Amino acid sequence: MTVRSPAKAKETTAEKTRERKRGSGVQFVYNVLRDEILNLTLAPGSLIDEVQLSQRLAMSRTPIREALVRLAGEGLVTTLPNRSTVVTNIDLLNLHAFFDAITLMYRVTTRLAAQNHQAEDLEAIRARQAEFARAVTDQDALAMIATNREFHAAIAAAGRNPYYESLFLRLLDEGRRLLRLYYQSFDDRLPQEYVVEHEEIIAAIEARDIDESDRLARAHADQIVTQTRAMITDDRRLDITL
Amino acid sequence: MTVRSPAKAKETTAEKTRERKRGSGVQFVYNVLRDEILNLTLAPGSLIDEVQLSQRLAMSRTPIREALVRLAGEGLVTTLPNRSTVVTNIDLLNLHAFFDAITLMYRVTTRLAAQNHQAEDLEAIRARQAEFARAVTDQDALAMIATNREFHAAIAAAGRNPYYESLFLRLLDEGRRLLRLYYQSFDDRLPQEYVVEHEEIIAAIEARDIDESDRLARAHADQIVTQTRAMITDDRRLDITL
DNA sequence: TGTATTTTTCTTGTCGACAAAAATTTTCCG
DNA sequence: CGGAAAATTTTTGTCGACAAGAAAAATACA
Repeated sequence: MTVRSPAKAKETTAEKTRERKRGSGVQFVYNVLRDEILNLTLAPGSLIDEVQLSQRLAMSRTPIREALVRLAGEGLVTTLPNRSTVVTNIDLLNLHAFFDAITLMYRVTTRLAAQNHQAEDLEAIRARQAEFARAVTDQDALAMIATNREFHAAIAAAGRNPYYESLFLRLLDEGRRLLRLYYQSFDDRLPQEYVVEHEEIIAAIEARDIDESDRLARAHADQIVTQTRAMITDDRRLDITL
Repeated sequence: MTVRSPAKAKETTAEKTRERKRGSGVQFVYNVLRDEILNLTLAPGSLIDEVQLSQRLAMSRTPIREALVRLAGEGLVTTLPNRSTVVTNIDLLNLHAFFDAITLMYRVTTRLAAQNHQAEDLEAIRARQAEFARAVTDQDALAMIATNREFHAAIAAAGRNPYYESLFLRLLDEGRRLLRLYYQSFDDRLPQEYVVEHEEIIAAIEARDIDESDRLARAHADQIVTQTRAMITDDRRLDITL
C-alpha cells in the first residue's frame, strides 16, 4: 500500500500533547505551524494535509482547520476552495512591494516609539537588543533572525499604534521567512553593523528625537533591503525557486 | 483492504436544505456577519451566540466558528478564551492611532496608484466614483459610506501593494463603522466637496503626478479626519459610548 | 438577610462520522 | 497501444454529539 510517511517522522511533539488544556488546541497547532512555516521546515508551496497533521499533533481536524483559517488570514497559508491548502509561496516577483512596505513601517514605528514610548518600553527594547547581541556573538543565525524580529517588534509596541504594529509584524515574519532562505551566507557578514545600528536607534528613541529616529530607521531598513537584495541576486537558487 | 458496502439506502434527510453549494458556507456566514458588524446591525460589544447563529443561518456551528476565527483575525470580533466572542468595540480612546494610520494609507496608496496604475484600473476607479456620485445625489448616506470605501479600495488595488492594501481595507472598514455611528449628521454637509476632491484625485493619478496625488490624498484625509473628529466631539452620544 | 457553597444550566472546544468534490485509477472501446 | 468514460480512492466541508468550563441558579449556613 501507499505508505507516504516522511523520513523525519520522528517528532517529540506527539508526546507533549497528551495533556492539553481545553481551549489551547488551536493556539497550539497555530504556534507549531507558524513556527514551521517561518523556519521553512514546511517548504513554501508544500501541501498541508489535515489528516496527517491531526495524527501528528494527536487531535481532531476541527482545531487544525481553525488554525489554518487563522494562518490564511495572515497570509502564511493559501486555501484553494474545495482543494488543498498550501504554504504560501515566497513571492519573489513582488519583492519591491515588500521592501517598500517594510521600509515605511520601520520608519513609522520607530518614529512613533520615539514619540510615545514609556519607561518600561525601553527596558523591553533593551532586553531584546541584549538577546540579539548574544545571538550575534554566538554566531547563531537562526537566533539572530528571531531576536532581530523581537527587537523591532518591541519598538513597534512602544509606538502604540496597533494598526502599524500588526502590519509590521506580518512584514517582519515574511522577512524572517525570506532571510531564512539565505541565512547560510548571513552569519559572518552583517552582525556587527546591525548591533551598532540598533544601539543608535535605541539612543534616538530614548532622546525622543523623532527626526533622528526616522533617519536611522530608514538607513537601517535600506541596509537590510540592499543586503537582502544582494543575497537574492547573488544566489543561484533564485532560478530554482522561481 | 477495507471495502465499504456500496449499497446505500436512500436517506430522507438529504432532501431538506440543498440550496447552498458545498464550500460556500463559511464565506456566506462571513459575509453576513461582516456586513452586520460594519452596519452596526450587530452593536459593538454585543455577544455572538454560535448556536443562535447556526439556527438563524440554518447551518452547523463548524462553518460559523471558522468564519468567526476569520473575523477575529481582522479585528472585527474579539474572542474571549473559553467564553463568548463579542463584536469588537469601537475604541474611541485610540482614535488618534486610527486617524494617523488611515491618513498615511490614503497618501501611500494614492501615490502608488499614480505610479503603478494600468488602464483598466482607471476604469474601475471611475466606475466607483460614479457610484459614489450617484449615492451623493440620492442623499443616501449608507450608500455613500459604502461606495466611498470602494472608491478608495479601487485606488489601493491600482497601487499594486498587497500589504498596504490589506491594512488600508481594514482601516476603511473600521472607518465605515465609525461613520455609521454618526451618519445622521452626515448626509447634507459633506457630499459636494468629496465628489470634487475625488475627481481631482483621479486626474492626478491619471497624470501620474505623484506629488500632487500625495498632496490631494493628504488633504482629503485631513478633511475626513477633521470632519469625523468634529462629529464625534459634537455628539453627546460620546459619553454614552464610552 | 447576606454570603459561601453546591448544583444546574448554558456555552464552548473537540471529536468521529459522513457526504460532496476532486484526484486517481481502472475499464472500455477505437 | 491510446484516449475517453466510469469507477474508486482520497480529501475537504459540514454535521450532530458530547464533555469541560463558565455562568446562573439553588441551597446551606452564619
